[in-house]
Amino acid sequence: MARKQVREGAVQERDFFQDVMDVVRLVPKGRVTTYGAIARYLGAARSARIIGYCMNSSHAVRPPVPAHRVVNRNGVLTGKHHFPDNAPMQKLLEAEGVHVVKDQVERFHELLWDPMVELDFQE
DNA sequence: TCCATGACGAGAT
DNA sequence: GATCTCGCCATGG
Repeated sequence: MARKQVREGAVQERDFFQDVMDVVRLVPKGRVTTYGAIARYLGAARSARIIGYCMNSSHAVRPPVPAHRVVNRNGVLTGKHHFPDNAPMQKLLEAEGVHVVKDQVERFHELLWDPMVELDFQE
């Protein structure tokens, strides 16, 4: 993140990328969250795309980011294609007890971990 | 510096 | 209710 073009209404501190990584790491094992939920939590409600785009670079981030716990609003593993063959997104999820059928998380609504709710957003 | 792109979401048709 | 279109804005070329 060479440039920090922080704008009003968006991120107010740190890099957007860092914030995204931070929130994703907070997702408990066995739970999943959505790009939109993260976006809203960061104050960029309509910037869900950026969350996904940032995830593109998450592979080189340390500590590792549990990107497999992030799916789209339908509970679909849209980013599975970005995972290495030795650690498929679905495999990682099922290893945590999350059942995936046809690239879709079962019981999605129950497993959904919304930072706005779980972290008791109060700002 | 400007342009195109993208692991999305919500409203419109 | 299924599909299409547009908006959003950080990254990379």
